[in-house]
Amino acid sequence: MMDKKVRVRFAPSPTGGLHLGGVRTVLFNYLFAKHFGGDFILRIEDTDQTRFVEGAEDYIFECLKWCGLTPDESPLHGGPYAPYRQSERKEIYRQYAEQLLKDGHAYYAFDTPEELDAKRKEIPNFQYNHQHRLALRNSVSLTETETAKLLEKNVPYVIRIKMPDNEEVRFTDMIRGEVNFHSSQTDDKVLLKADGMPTYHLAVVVDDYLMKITHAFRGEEWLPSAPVHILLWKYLGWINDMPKWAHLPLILKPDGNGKLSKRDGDRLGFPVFAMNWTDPKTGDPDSHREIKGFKELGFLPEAFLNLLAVLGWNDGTEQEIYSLDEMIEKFSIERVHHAGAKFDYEKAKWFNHEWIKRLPVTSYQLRVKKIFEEKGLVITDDEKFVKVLELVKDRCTLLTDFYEQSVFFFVAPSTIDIDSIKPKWNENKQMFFVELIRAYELLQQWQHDDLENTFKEIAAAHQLKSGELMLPLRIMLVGGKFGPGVFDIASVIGKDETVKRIEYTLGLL
RNA sequence: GCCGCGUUGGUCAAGAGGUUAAGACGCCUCCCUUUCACGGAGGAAUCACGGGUUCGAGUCCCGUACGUGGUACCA
Repeated sequence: MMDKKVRVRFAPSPTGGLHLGGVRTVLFNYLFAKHFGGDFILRIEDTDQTRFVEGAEDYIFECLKWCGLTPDESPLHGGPYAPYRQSERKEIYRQYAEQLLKDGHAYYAFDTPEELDAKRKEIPNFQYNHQHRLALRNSVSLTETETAKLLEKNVPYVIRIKMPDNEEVRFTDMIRGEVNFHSSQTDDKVLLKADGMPTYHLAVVVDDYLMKITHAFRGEEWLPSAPVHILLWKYLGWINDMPKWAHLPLILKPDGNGKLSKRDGDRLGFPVFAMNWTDPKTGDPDSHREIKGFKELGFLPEAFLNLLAVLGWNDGTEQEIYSLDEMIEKFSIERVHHAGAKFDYEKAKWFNHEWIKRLPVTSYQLRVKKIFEEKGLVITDDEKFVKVLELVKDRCTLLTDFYEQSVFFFVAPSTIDIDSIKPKWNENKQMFFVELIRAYELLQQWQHDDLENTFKEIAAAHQLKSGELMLPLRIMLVGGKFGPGVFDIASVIGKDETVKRIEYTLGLL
């Protein structure tokens, strides 16, 4: 059991759309926190002013809202540890950087980016570390007075961590167990940049401490820099408050090599973002195009979360379909897989199909209605609409599929697959349909069974098997060989429309 | 290159020394349905490789290969 209240955070930088991996990181954080009755904090890591993208932060909130993963604290929702935007906490970080400086765990470095680039070119495998530190321009290699002079002259500087040259850094990862790094393998990371902003390394430690984060879950790409963070926790004197770590496996491209990226979506024809995203940056002609999201493509948030959850996690049973509440109940970080998982869009669609089938149509009725409206079909009769949705839901994988699966309930088919009727058409069948129309017009009741019985009686009278007449009827009503039961369709569209459609096709034959 | 992490069918994966190595997606066959789906029944397909340890290894150890991440005043 936990002695402190569980507090986790998701800390995106507002640089673009929220992709699958990001949402899954949110999900796992959220599930863990809620499982233990804890809090989920959203912090915006906007310390890189060169990468700031207009609208990205709002977009992140929109995505979380759609998913139903509401933060307990965030720049939007407020909270006791505000501000939650790192750019607004700038002064806080400096104070801790100075503490590190004072304690000898950090130093000033005056090298310009250009100088460092040159070094990297000149020296193979160059690292700003104990090996090269003394040959560079910093407060370790320079005398105190030289350093003071540079500082006084306002020469731009960064503050770097002074990595020990021979120390074993080990920690326990909740997913991977014991992990070891040698301190000499990591360079002296910049903590505070020349513009006074902290880098991720400093900011994440300071904020996690100040915000009383108990568990830090993040993508596996952070594993190599974990030793820097751990050392920082130690140097700042907070080691006993350090959160427990877990590094989540990556989501990989379906077809091969590497981390899933937004370009893979276009290339392979599936979404990688939660919702549509358009990069507002101009200049790059490629970046202005809208990138499709799961939401707009017709995914249900329930399905989206579900498919993400089981990409790298399972509860050890055969269960695959989980509601958010079930996930919260059953989630455990220890059962998260160690290896990266290739994303499979076919399986993703299967999840959506399952959720469409098991959720009441009324829960997504409004969204489907909007999709119809976008295609120019306005729904006025909600009762009929729900009936239709119920009839066709089994054959819809995406919400957008509802349109073509059910337009014919609302407007007569624009084309009739007449070629599928013609070859087996004859006088007798013609007579049958003429009589069917007459009989249907006289019908008092317009229910499925009445329609079917009448149909069969007349077929028998004409010595025709009803089976060979059902396909023509279907084509007359929907235009082709698809859709739910013919009498279901007829009963929903009503007598006038049914008769009209039969007559229309008869005229074509 | 160096460092880290990983490796069970095409994909997601169960498995914690002894199993006929689950299940799901996808694929194939059949049944249901005189449409298309849904549903049902079957099928093909797997422990990366090499060494150990052990009576016995997918499971433990070592090595190799492969994959992946990091190696920025980006996160």
